[in-house]
Amino acid sequence: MTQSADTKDLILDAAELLFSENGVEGVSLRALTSKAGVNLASVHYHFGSKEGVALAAFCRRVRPINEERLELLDKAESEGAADVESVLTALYAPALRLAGSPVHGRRFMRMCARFYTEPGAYLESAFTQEFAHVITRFEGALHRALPDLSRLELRRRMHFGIGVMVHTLLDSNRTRQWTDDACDPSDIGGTLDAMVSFVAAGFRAGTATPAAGTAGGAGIKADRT
Amino acid sequence: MTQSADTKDLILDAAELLFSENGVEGVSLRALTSKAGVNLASVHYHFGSKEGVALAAFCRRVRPINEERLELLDKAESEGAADVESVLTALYAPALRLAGSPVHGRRFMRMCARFYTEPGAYLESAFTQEFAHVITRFEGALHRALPDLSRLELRRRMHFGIGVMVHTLLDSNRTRQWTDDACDPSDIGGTLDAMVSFVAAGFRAGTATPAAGTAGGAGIKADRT
DNA sequence: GTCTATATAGCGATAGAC
DNA sequence: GTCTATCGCTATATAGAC
Repeated sequence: MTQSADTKDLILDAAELLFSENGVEGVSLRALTSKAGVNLASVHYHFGSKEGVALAAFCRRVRPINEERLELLDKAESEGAADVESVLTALYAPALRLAGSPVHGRRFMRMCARFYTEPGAYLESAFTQEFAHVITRFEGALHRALPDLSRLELRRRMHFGIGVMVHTLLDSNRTRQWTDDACDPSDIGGTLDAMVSFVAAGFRAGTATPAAGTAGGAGIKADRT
Repeated sequence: MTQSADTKDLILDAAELLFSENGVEGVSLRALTSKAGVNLASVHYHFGSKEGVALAAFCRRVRPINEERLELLDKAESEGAADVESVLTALYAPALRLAGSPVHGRRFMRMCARFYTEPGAYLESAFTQEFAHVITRFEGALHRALPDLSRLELRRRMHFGIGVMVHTLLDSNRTRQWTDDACDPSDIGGTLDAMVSFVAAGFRAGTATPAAGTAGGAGIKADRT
């Protein structure tokens, strides 16, 4: 006993499962602790509140992803200015790899979708807070890669590029039905390549910035699991 | 009396409001009828069940949009093969216009986001059912505009293009915060132009299909203050 | 039928023994 | 760190007056 690390993870695992299915409001702490096999009071001891659990469950997966993103971007820019494809790969690859994980990936993405639509300002500020510096960092890199774009246009296109990513990550079954199973979400490498070349072309639309050859060559070594 | 049309709309208006804020499960029929100012039993008379209300509230807004989409696409193709920009405009413009409506637009999009993450197979099949023929029709048009793309690649890119749209439509406040209010959602024309040129370039990535100049003003007319 | 009062049940959160 | 016991609160349901 006294395995506090275990207890925390047990709670977070159960939270990820239950929140993804029922939302935060749809899960009582009693259901949560019973599922996790821990005592009711341990939630407040470790996380302070139910909101604290939701936040911790969110950050547990998002933080490593964002750290990896920044590492990849640093690496891409260390050898000089990075092209659009490299920047986008640094942004997309870590998240795509997690989403491809059959158990936690889907569950986590679904939980995020829940968080996104539930009321409660604390979740909103968590999203903002966790991504603010990542956005800033990537905006700088993209600006360097696409100096012709105005600030407004750059941000607009980042918005679109994020939309592509979010929709791909959240795509559980619906879009697969629409597309007749043509898009296989488990094909991470292929999906990543397609996303990067699609969005890179969108970023370059109407600019004089030359495309970096063909999409595949732009340092896209999709790390498949 | 016997204002059945009014009663139906009163219920649907209240449903849109309450469902968007609390989800379907979070709204009791009593709360719904009380908000609408109608009798409890009228829900079952007009819609059969609570699910029926959700479905009707969804279809009420989606059907006209999809009809307008098909009309616009028909018109674009009546004068010969439509280019990518025209097809995308037909797809995006009607939805964007609704989302720009300050009252019902935001409320409806939020309700959709709720529906999307709530359990319940009936909502899932409603999404699929309402969009299936639209997707098919637009896929055909895009295939004609981009004959070089394989079926798999076309669908993948449609998926991305839909992601851009969905993310833009749902973007209530979050992305505005990320982008420091640079992207003004109420600037429908500018948003539409930017979306169309971004996604059209993505569709053309790696193909020999020539870009349609700066079609339909969809070039980079970036900054309108 | 309608309305108010009360009972019940479940919730998140806390205190204090161990 | 864990656990039992309990707090105060809010919804819902029921009962009974009118």
